[in-house]
Amino acid sequence: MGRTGQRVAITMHDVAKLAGVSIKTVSNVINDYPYLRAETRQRVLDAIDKLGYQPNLSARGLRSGRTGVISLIIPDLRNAYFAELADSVMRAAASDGLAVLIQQVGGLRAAELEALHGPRMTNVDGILYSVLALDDNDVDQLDIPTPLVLLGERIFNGPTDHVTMHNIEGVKAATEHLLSLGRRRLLAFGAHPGEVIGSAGLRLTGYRQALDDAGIPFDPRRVVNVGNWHRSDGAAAMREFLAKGVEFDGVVAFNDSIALGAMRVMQEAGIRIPADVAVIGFDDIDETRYTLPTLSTISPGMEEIATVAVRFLRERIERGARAIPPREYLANFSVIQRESSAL
Amino acid sequence: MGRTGQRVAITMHDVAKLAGVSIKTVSNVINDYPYLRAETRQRVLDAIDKLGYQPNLSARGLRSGRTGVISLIIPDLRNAYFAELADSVMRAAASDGLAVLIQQVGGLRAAELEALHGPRMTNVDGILYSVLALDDNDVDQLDIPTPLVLLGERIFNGPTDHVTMHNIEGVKAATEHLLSLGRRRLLAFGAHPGEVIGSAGLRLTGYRQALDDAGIPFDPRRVVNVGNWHRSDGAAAMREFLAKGVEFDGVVAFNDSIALGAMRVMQEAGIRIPADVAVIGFDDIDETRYTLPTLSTISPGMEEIATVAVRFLRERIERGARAIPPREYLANFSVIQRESSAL
DNA sequence: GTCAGGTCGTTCAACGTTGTAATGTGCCTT
DNA sequence: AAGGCACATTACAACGTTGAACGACCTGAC
Repeated sequence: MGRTGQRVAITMHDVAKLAGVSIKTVSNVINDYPYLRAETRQRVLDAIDKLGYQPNLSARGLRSGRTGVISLIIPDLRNAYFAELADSVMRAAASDGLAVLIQQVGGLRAAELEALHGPRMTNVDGILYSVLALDDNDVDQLDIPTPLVLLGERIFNGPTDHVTMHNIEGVKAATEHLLSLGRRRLLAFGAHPGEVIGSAGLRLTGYRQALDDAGIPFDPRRVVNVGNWHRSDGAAAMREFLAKGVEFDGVVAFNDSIALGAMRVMQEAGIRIPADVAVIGFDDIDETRYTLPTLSTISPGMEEIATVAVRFLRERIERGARAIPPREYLANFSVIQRESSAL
Repeated sequence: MGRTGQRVAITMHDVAKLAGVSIKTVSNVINDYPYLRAETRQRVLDAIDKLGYQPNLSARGLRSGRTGVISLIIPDLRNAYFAELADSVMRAAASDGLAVLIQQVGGLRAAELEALHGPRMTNVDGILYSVLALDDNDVDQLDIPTPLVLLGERIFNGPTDHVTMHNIEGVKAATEHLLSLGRRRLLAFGAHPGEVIGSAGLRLTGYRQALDDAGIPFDPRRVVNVGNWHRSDGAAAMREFLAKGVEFDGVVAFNDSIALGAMRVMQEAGIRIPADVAVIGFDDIDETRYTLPTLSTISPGMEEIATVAVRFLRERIERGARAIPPREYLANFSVIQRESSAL
C-alpha cells in the first residue's frame, strides 16, 4: 500500500484469480448482483474467506462516490446531552450500515464552517449538523453539495431538513408543572440576553407563555442569564443570583446540566429542594435519575430525533441532496416528574 | 460524482486548467512541495480559491494509502468516562490534523472483532482500541496490518503499544486515603468475581495491598460485586448490600459512576456522607465536582493518556505498524480529595 | 566552457474499485 | 430455424489523486 511498501493488502484481483473468475464477478458477489450462479457465488465467497479479503473503502468511495460514513457536527462531547445524542445517532446509523465521524467544533463559528465546507465533507455521504454558532443570517452557508440535515434551534427555514424538539411547548409544560404545585415565583434559568431564536430564546418564550396563560405577571428580575450551559455555568450563575436576594420558589432551568449546577449551589446555601424551591430541567440526561434529589425534567424525545434525522439524511443520500423539499420535524416531548418537584 | 450525475465536484484538473499549470503542480502546491516558484504557487492558490476547490479525500486515500482518519473503539459514549476519553482523543488528534471515527461496540466481543478486522479498518490510518471484551487469550486477534494502540486494562503484553493508568497504585492510594481518615471497615465496591486482570481485578488488588500494608485483615464480606459500571448498577448493588446488614464506614468505589449511584442509595437510607461513610471513586469525571457531596476520586491522567496514545499511534502510522517494539505507558495519577471524604 | 548540483515543473502510471456496455449461453417461442 | 428473452459473466474505462522519474533551466565552481 503505497509509500513505504509495507502493508500489502489483498485485493479483488487476488480473490478473482483464486476463484477463477473475473474481478468484476467478485465485485458482483460483494454487491449482491442477482444474476450469479449459486455455484459461482460460493466459489468466490470461499476465496474471499480463504484470503481474508476486505474491500478497500477508499477505492469504493472514489469510484462510487459513496463512503458509508456520515459526519456529525456537535459542539462538545463533554456535554452529556451531546454525548447521548451522539450515542443515539451512532446506533441509528449503525442499523443502516453507516459509520459516524464526529466533528467537535466547540461552538466556534470558524470550526463549524470548516466542518461544513472543508475537505472532509468530500469524504462523507452526508452531514448531521447540530447548529450552535451559525444563525438565520448564515443560511446561504448551508448551500453545500453534500446532503445535510440540521439539528438544534438556531436555524429554522433553512434550505434542508430540520429535526428538533418542542422547545416552547416543552418549557411551557415545565413551567405549568411548577405552577400546578402552587409555586408562583419561578426563575427562568439559562437565558441569553437578546436571543429570540435559539434554545435559550425559545425556551424563555415558553416560560413567558405559561406565565401569561396563568395570569401571572412577568418579573424580569427572575430571568437569569447563563452564558454556556455546562454544570459549572449553572453553579456560577446561581451563586451570583443568590447574592442579589431576590425571592423565588421554583426554578425552570433551560437544561439539566445548569439545573444540576444550580441545585448544588442552592443546597450549599441551605435551600431545601423541593420544599423551599422546586426545580425542573430540560433534556432528561441520564444522571438526572441519580442525583439527590432526582431532577424533574422535560424529555425531548432524543431517540426519536436521532432516528428521524438519520432517516431523513439517508433519504437525501439515496435520492439526491436537493431532490427533497425541506422538511421540519418536531419530536414528542414529555414531562418527567421526579423528586425535585415532588409535592 | 457517479451514480446519478448530481454533485459534479471541482477537481485538480479544473484548478490546473485555470492556473495554466499541470495537475501535478496543483498537487505539489497542496502538499507543500518546496521547489515551486512563489508566483506559480500564488497563481494556483488563487485558482483554488476562485473555484472553491477541495481535495477529494477518497482519491487521496486510495493513492497514498493515508486517509487522515483514525478510529477509536470504545464500549459506549453514554458512559461519561468514555465520552470524556473520546473528547480528549479527538482534541489530541485534531492538533495532528487527524479526524476520529468512533466505533461503539457496547462491550460485545463480536463487535470489537468486527471493528478490528472488518472493512472499515482498511479505511483508517490507525486504531485506538479501548479493550473491553477481548482478553489476554485473544492476543493473536491483535495481529492486524493497521497500526494499533491499546487502551484499558484487559490486555497487557500485547504485540503493540499499550497506554493505561496506574490501577493498582491508584486504588491503593484511594484506600490509604480513607484509612488515613481513621476508617477501617472499607468496602471494595465494583469487583468482578474471579477477575485478576482487567480494571476490576487490578483495582481489587490495590485495595488489598493497602489493607495488607496497614495490617488490616481482609474481609471478603466487604467486597461488593458490580457487574457493569454504570450509575444504575452501583445503585442496585448498594441497595442489595445494605440489605445484608454488614457494617462499613468507607467505600472505595472502582469508578465514579458506581460511586455516585451508591452514594445516592446510601443517602436515601439516611447514611450521612462523609460523617457515617466516606466515599472515594475513580476516574475524576466532570460531574464529581457538582454532586452533593462532591466526590473524592482518583484522577487517572486521562488527558495524558489521550495525548500519549495519539502520539504513539501517529508514530506507528509514520514509521510503519511493526517498526516499533511494543511500548507500555502508565500515566500519572493523583488523589483528589473532595467533600465525600472530608475530615 | 564544461559540469555538478540545485531549482522548478511535467509526464506517466498506478492505487482498487464499480458503472456501462458488451458478449455469451441456453431455453422458449413462433 | 430464427428470433427473442432471461440469465451469467466479462472487458474496459474511469473515479481524482500522488509517487517515480525525468527534463529543462539556472547558478556557480573549476
